[in-house]
Parts: sequence; C-alpha cells; structure tokens
Amino acid sequence: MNTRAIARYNVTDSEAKWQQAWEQADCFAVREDPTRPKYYVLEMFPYPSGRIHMGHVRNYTIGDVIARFKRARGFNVLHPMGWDAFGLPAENAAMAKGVPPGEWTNENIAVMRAQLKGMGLSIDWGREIATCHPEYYRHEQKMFLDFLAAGLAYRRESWVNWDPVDQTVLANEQVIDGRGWRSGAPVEKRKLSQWFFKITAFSDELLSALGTMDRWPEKVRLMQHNWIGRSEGARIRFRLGGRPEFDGDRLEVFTTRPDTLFGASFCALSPHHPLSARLAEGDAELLAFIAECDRLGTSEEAIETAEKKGYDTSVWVEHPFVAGQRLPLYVANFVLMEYGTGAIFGCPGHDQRDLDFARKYALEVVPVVLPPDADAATYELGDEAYLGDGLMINSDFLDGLDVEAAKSAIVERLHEHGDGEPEIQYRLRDWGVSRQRYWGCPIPVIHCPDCGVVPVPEAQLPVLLPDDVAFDQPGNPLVHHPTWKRVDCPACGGAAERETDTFDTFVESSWYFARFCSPRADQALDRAAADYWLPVDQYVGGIEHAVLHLLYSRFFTRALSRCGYLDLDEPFAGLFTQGMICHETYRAPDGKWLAPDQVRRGSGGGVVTLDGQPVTVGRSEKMSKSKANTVDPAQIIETYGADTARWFMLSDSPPDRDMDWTEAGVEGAFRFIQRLWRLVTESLDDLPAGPGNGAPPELDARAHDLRRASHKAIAAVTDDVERFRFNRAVARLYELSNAVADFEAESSAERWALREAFEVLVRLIGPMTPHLAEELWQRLGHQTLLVDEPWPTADAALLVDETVTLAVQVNGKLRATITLPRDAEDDAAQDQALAEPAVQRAMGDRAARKVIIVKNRVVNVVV
RNA sequence: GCGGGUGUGGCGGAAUUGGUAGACGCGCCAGACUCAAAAUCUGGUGACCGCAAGGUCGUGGGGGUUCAAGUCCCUCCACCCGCACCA
Repeated sequence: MNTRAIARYNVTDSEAKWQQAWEQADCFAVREDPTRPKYYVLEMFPYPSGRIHMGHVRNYTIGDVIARFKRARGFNVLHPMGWDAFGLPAENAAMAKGVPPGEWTNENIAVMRAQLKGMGLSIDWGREIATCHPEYYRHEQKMFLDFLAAGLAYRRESWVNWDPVDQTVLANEQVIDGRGWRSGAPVEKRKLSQWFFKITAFSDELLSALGTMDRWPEKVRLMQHNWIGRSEGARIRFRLGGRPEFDGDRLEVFTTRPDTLFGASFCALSPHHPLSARLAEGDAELLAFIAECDRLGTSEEAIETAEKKGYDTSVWVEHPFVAGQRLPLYVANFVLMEYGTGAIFGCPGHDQRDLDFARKYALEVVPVVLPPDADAATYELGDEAYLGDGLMINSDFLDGLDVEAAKSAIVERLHEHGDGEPEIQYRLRDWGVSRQRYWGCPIPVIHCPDCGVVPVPEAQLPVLLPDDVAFDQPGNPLVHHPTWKRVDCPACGGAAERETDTFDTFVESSWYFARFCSPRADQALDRAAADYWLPVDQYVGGIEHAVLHLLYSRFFTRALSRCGYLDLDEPFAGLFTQGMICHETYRAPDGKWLAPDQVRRGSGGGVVTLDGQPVTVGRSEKMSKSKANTVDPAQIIETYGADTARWFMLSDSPPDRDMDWTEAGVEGAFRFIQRLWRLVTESLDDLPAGPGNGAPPELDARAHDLRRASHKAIAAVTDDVERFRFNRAVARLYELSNAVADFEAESSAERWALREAFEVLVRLIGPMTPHLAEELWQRLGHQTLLVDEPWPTADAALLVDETVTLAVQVNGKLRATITLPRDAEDDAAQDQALAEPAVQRAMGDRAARKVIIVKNRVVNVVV
C-alpha cells in the first residue's frame, strides 16, 4: 500500500532516443581539418559471421571510450567501421544452406551493423566499407599489379602448407602447432605454384622499426622480433671430395658460429637438399633413409622425441683451413631445408644437436672455446655442449681470441680465400597469398599457353567474382565454373585462362585502415586524406593477430609506400591488445557441454540444469562455441542496455587481461546505472537551477571538500583513461558518486558544489556510458548534446589537500596515524608522532635512536 | 628446450612506483522498510587471539638489502602465452 514506487530508468527508450539524436545531428561524421589535431581510433574490423560476440563488445567499447574521450578533448576524431567480408565461412554456409556467399555475407552485415549501432558507438558510419565489394577489392587488384611491377609479388612453385579440411593453402603464420589456424586440421605438405608477396624485402626494416614503436605492447614487438628471426653469421663453402663427379663442387653452409670452424667434425645435409637427392640416385639405402625422414613428420611431438639420425654418404668435404682434414658428409634428419642453405657443419663441442649426433656416430669432439674458469690442459666436454663465451683454443690463428673477435677474424680470412663471407639469415619467409577458394579477391592474372602469366590490363579491372557458382563438388568453384575462367590473352589474343586462385583474406585487412581515410575515392587511396589521417593513432584488437595481421599490415604499408600510394612506414602508431572474455563452463551428467542459459542456481546453491539435474561447474575459459560457454551480447543489451554492457566491460578487469563474464557482475553494473540515474533525478530539486554552474560562490568547508573531490576525480579519470586504466577510472567514478550520494546540501554554496559534482560526474561517464550521460545531461537542464561538450579540466589548486594523514611507525611497524597541515615542519611531525599513546606504548622505556621523516607521508621512530 | 608474462581477502582487482596493503566493485553477514518477497537504504566483512582495549600474522615458498619491501636483489614453485631440431 505504502510502498513507494522506485522510479526506474527506462534503458531501452533512452538508448534508442540518444542513438537517434546522435544520428540526426550527424555527430560522428568527420572530414579533414588541418586546423585541428587529428586522432584516428580504429578497432580491428569484424568478420561478418552473423552476430556480434562478447569479444567485439569489449573491443568496440574500449575503442569507443578512447574515441569519445579524444573527441571531447578537442581532437578531430576518425572512428570508422567496416567488414572483413571475404572468407571461408561464407562458402561453408553456401554448401550447408544453399545461400550464395555474397548474399549470406550481406545479410550478416545488416544484422551485425544493427547490433553494433545498438552499442551506441561513436562511429562515422558514412565511411563503412566491406572488403567483398568490387569497389573495395578492385583497388587491391590494382595494388597487386603494381606490386608485380615493383618486384614485390611473384609466382613460384613451392612446398606449401595444405589444409585438407579447408582445401586451401595456408601461410606459415597461419599454421599453429602444425594445424590450420581456422580448421584445426593437421597441415599437409604439397607442391604448388603460388603467388607470393615479398615481405622478406623488408625483413630488416620490419625488425629495426620495432625498436621505435614505443606505443606497442612489448609482448607483440617481441613476438614479431622472434618471428622475423634475424641471425648474423657466415656462409662457408666447403670443397667436396670423395667421388670424381664432385671434384670442384662446393657445399654451401650457413652458420652463426664461424668461430668454431676448427672444431668441425662433420657436415650434414637436409634430406630435402638437392645434393641429397643426387647422392640418393643409385643408393637405395640413402633413398630409404630420406623416405624415413619424411615419414617422421614435423609435428612437435615427433621433433621432441626424434633421435638425431644420419646417413654417412661416404662423400667428404675439405676443411678450408686444415690441409688434408676431411669431414664426413652425412644426410641428417635434424637439418631443415627451409632454413639457411639446408646444410650445416657440425661442431659438437659447442652445439647440443651436433654433440648428440657426434656421440651417436662416434665422431671427434674438439673443444675450441675455453670457458673462463676452465683449464686448457684438462678441459673436456661431457654430454653438454658449451655455448658460452671464452677464449679460443685448438684453433690455429684464432687461438687466444674471444668469440666475437674470432668470428670477425675467421670471416675475414674466409673471404680472402673466397671460401665464404658474412651473411644474415632471417626466419621470415615470403607471404604466400594464393588460396584455392571462391569467396576472395580474384588474383588479376591470366595464364596463356603461349605468353605464360599475363597480368590483367588495368583497363580491364576489376576482375569480378561470378555470382553464379555451384558448391556441389569439393574444391574451388571458380575452377568448375563453365565460362568464368575462359578469356582471351591480353597479349596475343589467343584463348587463355584466368587465374582461379583468390587472395588470402589477410590481404584485404592489410590496407583497410588506409581506405577508411577516403572510402569513396575513385583511386585506392586519396593521398591528401591518407596523409592527414594516417597513421592510426590508436589501434585496438586481440593479441591473436600479433604476428599475422599486424605484420602483414606493416609490410603492406611499406609496399604501398614504395609503389607511391602512401608516404608512411608504420600504419599503427599505438596498439592496444585487449584480453579475452572468459566464462565458467558447465557439463551435464552425460558429459555434454551446457550453455550458461541452460543452467541455473539450484536451491542448495549448486548449479543445476533447468529441469534440476546436477551440473559440473568447470573452470572459467575463453568463450567458445565448442565449450558452449558463450553469452549473446544482443540479449544482454536487450535486457540491461548497452551502457550496462559497456560499464561492466570496463569495470574490474584491466582491459589487457582476460576477464570473466558473470551474471552477478552484469547485474552490479546495471544497478549502478539505475542508481546514478536515481541519484541525479531525485536531487534535481536540491540543485540551483541549471544549466551549468556560474563562478564559484564563497564556499564553506563542506562545499569545498566536495568541490575538491570533483576535481580530483577529473584529474584521476583523465589520467586513467589516457593510460587505458579503465577499471581504475570506474572505481574513481564510484567514489565520486558515493561522495555525491552521501552529501546533504544545506547552504546555497553547498548546493552549488553539489551541482558542480553532478555535472562533473555526468561528463566523466560520457565516454563509458554515453546514453545515460546524455539523459542526465539533459535532466540537469542542458539543451546541448553532451557528446559535443568539451572534457572538463581540473583546477590544479583543488588537487592538493590542506591537511595530510601521516603514518607513524615504530621500527617500521604502523602504530598510529597523525593529521598535520600539508608540508608541516619535521619537528612538528616528530613531536606529534612521539606524543601518540600508541607510539609511546610501542617504544616502552626505550629512547628514540633515530626518527626518519618523509614529508607528508611517514614518521618512523627507530628505537 | 628458448623467450615472455602472471601469482595480493571468498572473487575481480587497487596500492601515489620503496613509505598507512586490500581503494572500488562483486559476493557474503546483520539491520531498516514490507504481511512477505523483490527492489531500495544503513552498517559490517583479510586471518588468528581477546568480552574489550589491544595484539600477532599476512601480498606463491625460502633467503637477503633497507629505518621501512606487494614493490629492489638472489633462489625455488605453480600456472598462462609465444616460438621451437633456425645451424
């Protein structure tokens, strides 16, 4: 009867209203403006899989907070959105449901666009792009032709990683633990003709620039560093002997340890080395050995357990500096054809693999580097190779030098004799971009039986994907299309065939950030726009692209610059990698995974199925379909609103760490939204009439304290947002709202301070919960949109307290706290500290031997 | 194996960069309102001893430096991530 109805904030209506208001005012449309500082915020664009997931919500919330914050701080902010729209799932859907991939993709885009708009993101939707549209990929085809002309794209036959499930080739970066990054199927080796991008032309640049990218996470830079894998060493040519047909032939070897050459006791070839094949002709035993190596595979377990094995070819090589010393030449299973020259010299003393090998085949082990604490007369090697520094021994003209000096000395001597030279090797391989798929950008070349590979003339671009393809047989539908690939050769006019491979979809995502600068331009990139907006000031996305997309984009930016499209080295000045969203996992009694909405809390506190069956609760893991532990963001937004989802995303967990999604956490966030709304709406009568606040009146002490709290919050939240410490910013905003809630304004000065506090609070939550902030801004009496308001500035004078609380310790143990005027004299602090009863008790009858005073902080009495 | 990271209450996490450990939130407990529940509000909440005042312990384990250590150094342990026969 008397229950007072608690007024509620109608989230759904309010959020729709403000989204419409922003759209009508076209708030987020931007254009180049040389008079204002620009700021380009970009989140990794989504693949249109059908619905947004929690990872998107976190990604776009983080980006949106930054975009809105920078906007309020006066930057001309570019914050676009688009679709990484080519890819295999569209073909799978076509096979499963008979929907054409283009149609499926466009429908998904429509759904996801609406879902993203429901998040209230400050996106300039006028710049939306989808990479599957010819208006986008036609430019990519032109880029390819330019890369081809510049020698940055080429075709060669090579061993490739073949994904038997996706029926396509994968780049090295896309093979994770020997499996396809998307399908998870064990990768097979196949030999195919492939298009490559010459990323290795930039190995050194891509590596050295990492050192200057101070706004990238150390971790990502390190991963790229290791991926590029630069090794300094030498190429050494050994003379082959032992069979007349090899006289005069040389064996080339790469080593990072030329200094250990005098310790060499054998050389070894990869089973795939051309010389191995030659030797195997007429040597059935060697042929069998090579086949055995192939069978072993390259999976990590196989490598882990594989024994070092070799086959003595009975051919030998001559040591370049020791006349008459012959090193036996083996074919060995641990030598990779993909690295260096596919051949090594073995120095067992200073390489563990070589030592294992030497022990197995009873080869000589000669130490050539003497550890600093060892005695040259007695030093011997056991089962562990010595990898450290020291002085050279048993090494002729190198004796007595340290390792570094020995390296230079021997390389110089090798060079003089024409037996070798310094060389730098990289682990990085060129990027294979051919994919045997339909739903990708066609590679614009034509294969002519007479002219060979002929680029499609520019005037004939774009090469459009056909719409009428059938998915009734395995493999690439473009190959099976009745007419598409038939074409006249642009060179000779004869019958020819189009390339049926399409680009790896990482090609589209390697330049989309640049297209956003001029998304409707006739040419690929409008230079003026690109020069104004690029580089991206803040890029936000998942760590899973640490080497894939982020390395390809860095390469592409350089390649585009070399071809005159851009004048830029690095595309992303700042990078932030967010953590993953995790959730508890649930299993039914029969072992099946259960989704969060298939379980509930039972009466006994345990988790049960909806019909009461006991559920096993597993640990929190990354949300994934396979574990069924996903929560649909659309439902969360429908129930609680976008602001609640955003606020929860930002609370508690630092954004770079994994976070747990919990129902309780969402409800807590929702309560805060409601509480803040109530707090403001119920206080309106106590506030001086709005909008805004004039100059501060004469303030009493309480008003002054509140004012100080407001300004401290401004300073802290500004700093926290600037440094991606959103969880701390959230805590600050809770503190301010608690202070406001506890405050009873009694005087007009206090009412003034209360209004200021409210206005500050509403402005500060603006980037995080934009709908609620607009709603409250309006209720505070403003006619303007909060989104157009500048960020508040803190009054520096209000950030320091007049009094401070000092800790008083006795022998380092806290015994009391004392309150003093800021910057009080040390004597005063000491007197007051020693007068504390608790301090006297702790001191007993001992006298202070020393008193350490840190101003405004601590007094430590040492007895 | 190599490289990197993390470890703080029941939980997520703070800690001015060597100066009051546990901000803020979640959860939990108690109380108010209610016939009751929900919602809301108020108070409490690291552990142990104690009626209390108060005290002892406490940031993965062990050791050290310091007037003072979550923070610096050494060492060990656990978990996570990346790379992996790279010559």
